[in-house]
Order: sequence, then C-alpha cells, then structure tokens
Amino acid sequence: MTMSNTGGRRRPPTIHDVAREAGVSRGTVSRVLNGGHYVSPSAQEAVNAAIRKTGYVVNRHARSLITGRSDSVGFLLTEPQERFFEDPNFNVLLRGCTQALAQHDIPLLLMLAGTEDERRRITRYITAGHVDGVLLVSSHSGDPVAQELREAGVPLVACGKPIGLGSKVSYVAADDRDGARDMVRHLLSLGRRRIGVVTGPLDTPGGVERLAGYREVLTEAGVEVDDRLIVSGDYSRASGEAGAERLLAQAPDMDAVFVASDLMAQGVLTALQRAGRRVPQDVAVGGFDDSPAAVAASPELTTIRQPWDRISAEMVRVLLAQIGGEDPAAVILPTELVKREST
Amino acid sequence: MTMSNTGGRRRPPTIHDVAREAGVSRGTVSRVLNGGHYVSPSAQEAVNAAIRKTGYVVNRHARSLITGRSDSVGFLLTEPQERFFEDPNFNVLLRGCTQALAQHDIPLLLMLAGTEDERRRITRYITAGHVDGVLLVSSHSGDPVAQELREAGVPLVACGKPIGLGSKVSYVAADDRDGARDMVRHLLSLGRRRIGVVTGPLDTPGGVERLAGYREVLTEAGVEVDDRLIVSGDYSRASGEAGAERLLAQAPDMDAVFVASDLMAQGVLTALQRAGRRVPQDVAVGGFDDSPAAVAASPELTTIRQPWDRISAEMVRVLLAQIGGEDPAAVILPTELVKREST
DNA sequence: TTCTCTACTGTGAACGCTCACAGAAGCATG
DNA sequence: CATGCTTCTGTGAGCGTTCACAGTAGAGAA
Repeated sequence: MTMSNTGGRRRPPTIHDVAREAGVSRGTVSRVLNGGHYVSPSAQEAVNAAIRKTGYVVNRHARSLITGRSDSVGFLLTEPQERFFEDPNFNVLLRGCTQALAQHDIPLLLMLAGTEDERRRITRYITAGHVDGVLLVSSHSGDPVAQELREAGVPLVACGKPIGLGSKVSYVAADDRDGARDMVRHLLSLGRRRIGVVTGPLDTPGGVERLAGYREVLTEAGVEVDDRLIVSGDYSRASGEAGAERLLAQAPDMDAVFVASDLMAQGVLTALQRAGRRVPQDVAVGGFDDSPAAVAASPELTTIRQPWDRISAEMVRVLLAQIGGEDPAAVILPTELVKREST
Repeated sequence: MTMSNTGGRRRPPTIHDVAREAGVSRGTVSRVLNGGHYVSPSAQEAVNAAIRKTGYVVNRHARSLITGRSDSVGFLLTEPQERFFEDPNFNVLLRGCTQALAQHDIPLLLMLAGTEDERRRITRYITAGHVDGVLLVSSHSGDPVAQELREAGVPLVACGKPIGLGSKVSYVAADDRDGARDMVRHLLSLGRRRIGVVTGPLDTPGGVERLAGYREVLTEAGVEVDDRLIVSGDYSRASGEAGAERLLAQAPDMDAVFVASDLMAQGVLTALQRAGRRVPQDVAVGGFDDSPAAVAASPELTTIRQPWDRISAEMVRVLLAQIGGEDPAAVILPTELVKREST
C-alpha cells in the first residue's frame, strides 16, 4: 500500500534544489526570494534562472513556521442571520478585498461565524496565529468577536464604524451622515418639505448616522422635524413596505421619503403605488447604497452610492499597514448622489 | 527595539508545553491530537485537560510542513466576467461550501482568477501544494485551468458538468434535463400545446441539457417540436426580453414559454406584458433556478429549484473523498418544481 | 604591509510538528 | 522461563524555510 504518486503529484522542488541548480547556497536563494539585498547581480540572475527552470514555489508553511507570520488574512463575517450574503454590496466587498490582497500575493480565508460555537472555534483559530489579520464584516455592532480579537492583539479592520469599541479598532466606512445630508438636501431642492424617512436599525452606525444627517439638514433648512415622518426598518424589503404604510397613515401629506437602503426603497415604492401615489410626482423617493436593486426598481431609484470598491481597497491597505506595525486608523470615504427617475 | 509583545500578542503554547503540563511526551500528545489511537485512557484525559488549561491550538504550518498536506481547500472562480458574483446562487454555493468545510475544520481560500495573469499565478500557487484540493466554479466550460490542475494531480470538483474534459474530473450538478422535463410536463398538464423555450448559451451544459429535456418531453407527448418556438439567450434579463419578442414574432400563437433562467424569465415577463399578453392566462411562464428574482417578479415565477445547498455539501464531500484517495465521481442531484403564479 | 570597512556568501540552528522506531509492560501461549 | 503478541510510551530525525553569525574577498585608509 504505497501512496507514492497518487494522481501523479510529485514532490515539488525545494530551495535546496534551486540552490544546487544555481550553484549557490540556500542562504543566497533565500535572500533573493526576500528582496534581494546583499546579493551580487550574477548570483541574483543565476537564482532567478534556476527558479524558472525548476518551477520552484516557496513553501509557505515552512516559511510561516519560522517567521511566525502566515501571510494570509481572514475575511470574517459574524452575522447571526446570513443576511449579508444576500446583500449585493457584500459581493463587491468580498471581491474587492480578494483582489486587493491578491496584488500582495496574500490569500484570503473566508470565515463564517454565525453560531456561538463557530464564533469560539474561529476565535481560537485566529488567535492561534493562523492569519496575520482580520477583515471584519458585521452589521450589528456590539460584536464580542471584535473585542476579543482586539484584546488578543490581532490586527483588525472593520467595515463600518463599530459602536462602543473605543478608538482602538480600525475601520473603513462610507460617510453615511454626509450621504444622507446630500439626499435630503436634494429632496429639499426639489421643493419638498414633508420629507419622511425610513431608517435602518438604530443599533447600527448606518441607521444612526443616516437619520442624524436627515435631522441636521432639515434643522439647518428651518424645516420642522416631525416625528410622524420618522419610522425605522431593518434594511429588508418587507420592512420598507411596512414603513411606508405607517408613514402614509401618520402623515398623509408626505411629499418625499428618504429610505436608508435601496432594498427598503423597493418596498416603499410598492406601498406607494398600492396607495395610488405617483413616484416621483406625488412622492419623491430616495434610496441608499446604489445597489442593483436601485436600477431594478421601477421607477429607477435616485440613491446614494457607497464607494464599495474603494472601501475594500482601503480596508486591505489599513490592515496591511497595521500588520506592518502601524497604529489603528479610521478612514471615512465620501459618497455620491446618483440621480435617477424616482425624484 | 524589541518586538516582544506588539499589541499584547504572545507566543502561543506548543505541543511541548502541553506534554509537560500533562506529564507525558510530545508523541503521546500528538497521538491524542490525531485520533487518540494507542493512547491509554488516563493519558488521553491528562492531555485533554492540559490542552484546555494551556489553550493550546495546533500549529498548522508545522503540521503541514511534515504531512505535506495543507488542510485547506481553494474555492476557485475562473470567470472573465465577474458575473457569477452577481448571481445569487453563487452566494449560496460559497456559503454552503464554507460551512460544510468548517465542519471538518478546514478553511476555505477564496481565489479569483479573472485575468490570464492571475490564472497563472493561482495555478502555480495551487500546484505548489498550498491547498489540498480545489472547488471549481466556472460557467463556461472549456476551462484550461481545470485541465491543468487535473494533469497536475490536484483533487478537483467542478460545479456543473464541465464539457470536454473527459470523465477524469469530478463534478456535482443539478439534473438540468430532468428539471426541464418537469417544467415542460407541468406546462403540458395545464393544457398548453404551443410551448416556447428560451434556452441558455448552448456552450454550457445547462443550456444544452435543459433544451434536451424540453425536446424529449414534447416528443414523448406527441407534440410537434417547432423550431420557431426555440430561441436562445445568455441568461441575462435583456436577452430574455429579446428572446420573448422573437418568439412572439415567430409564433404568435404561443401559449406557454419555458425560460432557462429566472433572470431571463423576468425579461420575458416584461416583453409579454408590453405585448399585451396576460400571464398566466394567455401565456404561462416557467423559469429555472428559483432565485430571488423568481419571487421578485410579478407575477411570481413558477420555476425549478436547484438544490444549491445540497450541491455545495456534495462538492465538499466528493472533494474530501478525493483528497482521501478515492477516485473522481460525478453526482447528479434532483431538482424540484416550485409552482407559483406565472403558470 | 596591515587594518578596517563594505558587500557578499555559506552554514548551523532553530521553528513546531509528525513519523518511524525502539522499547516497556502486561498477558497469554508454548 | 522463554517467546510472542498487543498496547502503550518516549525519542530522534527531519519536513523546508529564515535568521544570526561567521566567514571571505576586495577596496580604501593608515
């Protein structure tokens, strides 16, 4: 019972093979591999040729064993509901991070910690040093995992501002408040004065900040902030529909509504149309996210674009910097108003 | 300039620490870690206690270095267009695989190989043994990567049947043909006889098989297969819309249409409604996938559910079996007809 | 010449683990 | 009592790297 050659896989060349081929020592090959300082041009070239010839690829396990680094990072999703997976933004984020890391030749480990059990297992895995850092994605923000990892000294970057974690943890976020301000200002500029809002969950930064932006702009413009015009949802389509119905009941004179996500805005459109209100003539509707849902809706949604591609790139940049020894940092990125048919 | 304790991260306990704590040797601890054979109950217990006490987690790099396995698998997406990322099924697949692997304590490495460059880099990475196997997801199927990896002896499981790779490569797929048969039979049972079809791309197994199922059932039922009732699309919404228009022009008496994806079916609905046909009264519409698009459509789509959760679970099962030395295998999973409003 | 400095190269010792092997202990068998 | 077998345990070697250190050679300065 030999397992010599299962499937034709043979032992890959080692640094030793390269050294022999190039006529130098292991040390010199290693130096070439790690930046090429203190290596003569001739040796440099001989080693590179030998690497090409042998098809050598460094054994990361051996390297990691001695360096203590793993040269990989985790993408951690701590979400009881797997809602994030249905969120199109999640895809962009995941893809963006993978690509940004690939440029540094760093693999991304996808980690899902839905249950308490998984959370424990993954925390152990991470704190044991199997990844150099963690990109954290969680919507609800009193996340114990973030706290634990931070205390264990694991480099960490969150997507969106984590509430109640102090300033010790890095994060990258879109400027929710400013985006909301843009949208509400836009609605005001259209002459609307009875502007409703369907917020996100108020235990998330997005929920809180977008509502704050709404309030600020109305106050600045001298428009009354009417509690009957404020309801909150949970980012789901159904909650948008329910929210709009409540708004219509509480404030029938509403002439615009700012909805804190495109998905909820779709629900709002449905409710408005059922109530016989025309969009945008009777009620203007503004969404948030610029997700595919925004163009799938009819009429197409005016919305706030979150710079997801830049968010992922920045998350990776900040994380790598932190792994490199820099201090935690917060990055806030600007949003953009995208005008379509619904306003 | 010491780097003793950056961020509070200290050197994790080794197998040696556990051995000392338990009063046994490294070897015994190792045996406990790897199944516990040839270990006395008392030693077993002492070691487990020591592991709990020290918080020991095995250093996978050290283990991998000697075993030659990496105890991780890659999830490889070879897609020039990043279309898959927009596909809701992709999420389910990715999540399912991650979770199924997590049960075996195996991390998933997400790999994107969009460009030729990335493809080369990743092939090198994989063939160097940095993952034990690969879950391959690519829609168009003459994929050179699959061929290369297979030749290098890397365990591999594809999602969907790869065309033209011989029987050497494992795959897991839904029974496209049978699903199509179910749908067409369903349409026949409603009394429809002029049943159109919008196929997927005919260089994909899904495209080919679903059309074959359509043909078979009509032939078996003694209903004429009319070429004017057959058009093909590319799974996009727009192509569904265009397809329906062609069908209406070529066969105005069409009373049903089987569409090879829900997204295309959405387009079909749009075109039908524009043409003044009522769904399902004038024309019944059947989709495929049971994606979120199916319930988002109005009327909600009757469709064929692909068992994505089982597909991912089976992919992982087959891959692990193959890593364990078993031969490649093909798994075909049954689909399910989901009746909604559109038929 | 001799010393020092710089640029480069080779070598042994880890890193933390598994594996093969040697041995010990217990028990039944010859 | 020796022998074999089974169950269990400890030990040394080695996986493929990097790192620290000890050289070597050549150039410039004393």
